[in-house]
Amino acid sequence: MVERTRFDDSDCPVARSVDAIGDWWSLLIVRDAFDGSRRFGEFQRSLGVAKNILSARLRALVATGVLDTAPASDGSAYREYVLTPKGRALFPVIVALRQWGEQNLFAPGEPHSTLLDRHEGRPLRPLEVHAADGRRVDADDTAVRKIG
Amino acid sequence: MVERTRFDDSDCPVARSVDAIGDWWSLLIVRDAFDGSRRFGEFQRSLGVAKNILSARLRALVATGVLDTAPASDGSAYREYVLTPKGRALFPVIVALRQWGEQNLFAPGEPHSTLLDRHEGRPLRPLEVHAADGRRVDADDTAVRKIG
DNA sequence: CCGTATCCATTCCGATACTG
DNA sequence: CAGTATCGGAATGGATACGG
Repeated sequence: MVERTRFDDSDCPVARSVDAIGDWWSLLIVRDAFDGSRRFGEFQRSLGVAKNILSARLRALVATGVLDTAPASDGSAYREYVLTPKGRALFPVIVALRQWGEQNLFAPGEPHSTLLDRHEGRPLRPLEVHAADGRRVDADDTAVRKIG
Repeated sequence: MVERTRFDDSDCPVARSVDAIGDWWSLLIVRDAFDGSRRFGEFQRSLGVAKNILSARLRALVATGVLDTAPASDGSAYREYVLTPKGRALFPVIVALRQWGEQNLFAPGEPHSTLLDRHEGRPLRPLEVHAADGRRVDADDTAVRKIG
């Protein structure tokens, strides 16, 4: 029997993350959740994904603890999907992907949606990676310590 | 004819990034590239992926400008795959995924590979999202401005 | 409006054999 | 070592019909 390679027991956190999120649809669901989507129909309209796919992805995200369900706040009989703390911790991942896309995948002047700070109404500062002592580092300044 | 949904013309940078990277294999290839892998065989051993898949993913990453090929530095007849500046700009994405995995997908005390600062030999500081004026923000402090 | 169930074409991926 | 070619099974995802 052939099965898709899983990474859920890898010792690399990147691989586990990839495995836990599941697929790109799931990541876009999380993006929409950060953007305020809560209802099945909101996700569906925003993503244009088939309902069965969306249903399966939402269930998987709930199963892995990224989303949780809650009674609909408008009093209707349905559920809402809200980010858990674990899901909210994905914020830097989404921001990193967004900033990379903005800087590398749009022509100069090409319009795109933007994430703004509510207080100032201005775009966010680009993410920076810092060492424990606060020095800014890039990939060359780092090394993976393997285990085992 | 049915075709997988593409996001390469979305106005959302997250969606475009997702589309440009292509799939999870590609992201793990990039991770390995940051970790120093350059040769076909290195990627293959590290990932355990079928060679035809690896070949196709490497070609796609070169096509999108994340990787570039160079003559092998050891003088052999083969190529090396090296990150372009565009590819190196994915560093915060990898770090974000790594940190999320470390904090949410491992049992306490469970061993995992770690990214260390070369200078200090200590783990990196967790990524933080900042507004333009330097204030730290989280998802609730931000809003997406849609275009059009 | 919110999902689930089913169907089916396409795609994907792993194994393997093969070339330089 | 570094890939390419091919194949067959599995899983995906889109459309749609249906039920709560």
